Amino acid sequence: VTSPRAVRPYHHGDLRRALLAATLAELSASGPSRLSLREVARRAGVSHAAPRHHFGDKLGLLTAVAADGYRLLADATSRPAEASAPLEEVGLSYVAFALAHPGHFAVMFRPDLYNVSDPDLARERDRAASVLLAAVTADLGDDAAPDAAVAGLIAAWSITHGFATLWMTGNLSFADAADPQDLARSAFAALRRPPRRRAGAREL
Amino acid sequence: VTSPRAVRPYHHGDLRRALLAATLAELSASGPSRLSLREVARRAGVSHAAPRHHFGDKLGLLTAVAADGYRLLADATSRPAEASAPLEEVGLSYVAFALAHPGHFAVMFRPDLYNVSDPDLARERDRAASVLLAAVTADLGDDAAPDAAVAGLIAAWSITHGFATLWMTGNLSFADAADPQDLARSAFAALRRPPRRRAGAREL
DNA sequence: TGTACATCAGTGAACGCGCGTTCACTGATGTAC
DNA sequence: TGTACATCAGTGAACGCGCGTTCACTGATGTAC
Repeated sequence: VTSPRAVRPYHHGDLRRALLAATLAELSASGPSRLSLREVARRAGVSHAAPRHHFGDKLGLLTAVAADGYRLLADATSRPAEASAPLEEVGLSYVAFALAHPGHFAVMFRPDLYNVSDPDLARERDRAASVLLAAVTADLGDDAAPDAAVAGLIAAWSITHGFATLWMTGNLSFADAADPQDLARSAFAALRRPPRRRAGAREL
Repeated sequence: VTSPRAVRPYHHGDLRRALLAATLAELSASGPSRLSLREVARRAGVSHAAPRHHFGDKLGLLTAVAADGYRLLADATSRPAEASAPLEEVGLSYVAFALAHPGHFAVMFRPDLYNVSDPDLARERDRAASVLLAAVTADLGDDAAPDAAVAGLIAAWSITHGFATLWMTGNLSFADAADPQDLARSAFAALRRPPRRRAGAREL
């Protein structure tokens, strides 16, 4: 009351952004299972009823997180894609995104946690998908069949997503790698070889 | 009291197994976030305090689930591996395991949910890992460097695990495939090609 | 075959807790005049 | 420049709920003799 600097102002000013930041901090610390609106509000230093004004409810908050995540992912992957870098580089940028934004990553691929038909979210998700598809198509060459493009997209997405997931859950600690990007690079390279024929092995 | 068949017997007989089954049903229905001991007990038709005798607490229950899962995974992947089938077949058996046991799969790769140093669990997990490593080593040939084996293992594990995860979270529905195994097969095949050189693209 | 007794397996009431959501409210801001 | 008023943003108390865990208990089983 006496010193205006000492009291917290009634209006936060940028609470929506602050709540999102608190949510992401919570998510990367404890994962989506343990996330609670009250803890988020506590972290942001506001009343536990405050998030309601900005996100409606818990689903709304996580929908905003997911939409934000897809926006960041599309941005991150389109950088190498637009520079016509090899497909591997696009994959590495995907891995880099996951490592840099574990909170987003933990929510984005759990559609049960948010409103999948949110327009903003759907737009960014489709944008991210089309960046990846374009990179795969470019890798295959323009004469590739659509079936091959789908198979290639799924293959590229699987290895990239799988690596990111396994690394982040601590399942690759046996490799004892200092830099996950280096490890991903060597793993991506390892798969670009034709299968070895073995005596007695039946072919697919 | 009058009719012995009409009353539930005080002793269940095989409650440990029944609780595990109820847990897996719950897990594949709602995922690990929503799992509650009380709901598991309800599903098994026993008092909510009954699980205590068999698993101690919630962590104990999920540790048993994870150990069971690694046992099943090691069994499933060692079948094609021991028959000297191509690496792809080992990957497909991994995918088949995930699809057949979504409850186990949802827990196994979330080490925060269970006791990672449980001896039984550690044994089965290591067994599953060594099956996969042996399959990769066989695929590479005996003259391969250890580094290459690690890279190959991570690559194979990533694409396999990534595919299973993406499929099960509904992220591959765009491919509109009736059989995930067929889709996985085509994706695995797609990655066994050398990268295409493109004009203006810098190499890795 | 019977009996005593230890052990095991499951019960049901009770505990304290944190949660999401609702609600009437109040402080602050912006706009019309 | 001032004033009235609508709107916005955040508060804090309260609600009902399901949860994990504890506890003294009881029914059932198995074993020793």
